[in-house]
Amino acid sequence: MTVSNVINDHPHVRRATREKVLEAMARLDYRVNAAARNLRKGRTGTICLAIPQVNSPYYGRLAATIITAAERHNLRVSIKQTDGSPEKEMEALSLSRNRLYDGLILSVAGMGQADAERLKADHPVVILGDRIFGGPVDHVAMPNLDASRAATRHLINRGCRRVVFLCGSLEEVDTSSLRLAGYRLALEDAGLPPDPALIQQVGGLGMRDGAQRAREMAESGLEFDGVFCVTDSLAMGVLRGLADAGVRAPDQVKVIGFDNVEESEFFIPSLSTVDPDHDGMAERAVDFLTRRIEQTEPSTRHEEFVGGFSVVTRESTGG
Amino acid sequence: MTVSNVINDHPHVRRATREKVLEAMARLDYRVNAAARNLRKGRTGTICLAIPQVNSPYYGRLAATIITAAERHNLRVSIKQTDGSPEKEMEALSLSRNRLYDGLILSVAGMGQADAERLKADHPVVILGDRIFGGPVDHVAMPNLDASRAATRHLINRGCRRVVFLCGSLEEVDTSSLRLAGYRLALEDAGLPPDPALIQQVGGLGMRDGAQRAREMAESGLEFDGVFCVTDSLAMGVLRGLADAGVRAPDQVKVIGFDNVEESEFFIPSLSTVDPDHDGMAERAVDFLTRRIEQTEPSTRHEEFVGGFSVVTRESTGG
DNA sequence: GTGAAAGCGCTAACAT
DNA sequence: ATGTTAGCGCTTTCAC
Repeated sequence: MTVSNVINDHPHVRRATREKVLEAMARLDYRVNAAARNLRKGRTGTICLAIPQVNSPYYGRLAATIITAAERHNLRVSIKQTDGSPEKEMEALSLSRNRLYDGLILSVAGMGQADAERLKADHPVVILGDRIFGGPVDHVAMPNLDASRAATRHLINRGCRRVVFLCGSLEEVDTSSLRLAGYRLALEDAGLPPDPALIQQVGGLGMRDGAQRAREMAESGLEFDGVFCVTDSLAMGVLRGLADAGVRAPDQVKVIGFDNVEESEFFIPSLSTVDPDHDGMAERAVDFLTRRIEQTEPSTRHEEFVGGFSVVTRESTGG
Repeated sequence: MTVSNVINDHPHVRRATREKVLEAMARLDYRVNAAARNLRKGRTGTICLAIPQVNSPYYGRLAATIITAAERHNLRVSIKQTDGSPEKEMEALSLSRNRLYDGLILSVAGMGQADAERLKADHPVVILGDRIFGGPVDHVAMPNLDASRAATRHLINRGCRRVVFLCGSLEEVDTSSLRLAGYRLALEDAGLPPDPALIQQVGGLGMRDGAQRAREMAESGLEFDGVFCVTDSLAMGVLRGLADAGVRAPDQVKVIGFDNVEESEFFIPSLSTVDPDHDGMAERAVDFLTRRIEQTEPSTRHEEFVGGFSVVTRESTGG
């Protein structure tokens, strides 16, 4: 029908005809059926973002940035919460392959390097995060090593000699283990001896975990004058836990986090932290994905992008 | 084809046939095409959640709860960020009417009571929030009046006599104005005189706004010994601003917020607040929506649900 | 500049 | 228990 031409703003429609059509559409309260259009076009105009949870300062920010970036490419975003479970991550993958989505941005937390092959498919996928490197897909990663090294150095430069590394579970390759490597390098750079007692693992990466562990460390008599936490949530929890235990930050113990979450600026004391280039990474991820969506020939070249970062100095490390 | 019966687990398929089909599917790496299924079924299995932003403690939590609740109904959730602009809210509405979504949960921040009629359509919509009452759709609202009254009373019971009400812009009907009414009632209940100087409006509802206004109030010489903030973000900002100005909370000024955001428990001092029944409200919203989606006859009866709440006492009002 | 025909991949309804 | 037919509403192609 000519109707279709009108709807899609095709040029070769006479003015009078166009207006007649528009009038009829208005009169009948006509709406294009998106499902039919999707079927015909083989595109849905929607991508899926799979993240462990929306409701965390870090992933919330990630989601917001990605939605905004996707909008610029005229893509909508459907969010799937995976809780960091490999099953749900695979589920997101399979929904996307079912052409429910034009592509998938998967922030891996559950799947490991071993699952890399399962990502292989002729369907656009971008991996976000620190668990699958060199996989058969494009990948956007944090500057883990360099940033952790810089954060630890920051504490050392401020006089810390016994720096705790507070992290989640350490697998072969993941956020915590990559950051641990940076921490170790910084100690080495400064000629400080590593001490296994200073490497503290907790079950989760939330404020509650940080608060509890900080209290335990203070009460156990562990000697430490600095804490590098792998997330800001953990770090804010630590500040809270230290306060509970009567330890003053930054006088007695200096604390630095990672993520530069909005809250960190307003916490008391305000939190020094690593500020990764969230926006740049999110944009790059959407960019990689749209490029894959648009490309017709499958290619075996896969992109890897590591974001930039800066260290933000605030009260928790002495201003 | 029998294939369809296999895929959809229809009962009348012989075991051998089913397995032959499954084998062939595996061999060909067959995937059902979701777009075609959507077209045929007239359902997409996806609902849209339109909120101002995902990246805020409050809306993030709302989004998380709704996604989880929707999952239980086998619905996926696509998120649209509206920035609180009426245009984008209308856009979400129209995408949903285009049958891109089975229904819409719209957290209104931009549209006002005047736009209520535009919601009228034969398509499932649930309104969340404090701006459109008695509209032609189901509605889930906060217990604004009662909860604000209780929060203000809490401060008064703890000895406050000059309680600031800190809010965003006051329109005819919105979160701030509804909560203001509760605040006024509590003052009246206690026989305290209202003072216009104690009603403080700020541009946004974030931590930055709260911090800045708190510093201004402290420096201006305004006399006050309590602050009721319409959001926790605002309240945490106030705590920060008071600290900057050298005012001790809760000794000199007590502060209470609204939302019981995760961070409030760990802030220093931890924040007393109103805990609305977020989960209950989110579930009810999804519930209303699925009921509309399933119903065949259009009905003119529209549901209204007001959530429950409790007051959480923490350090910022003296423990 | 307009319209007719075909088909995207699926499933509901109806044979067999 | 399996196969056949038809059609969801759109857009692409091609004829006029």
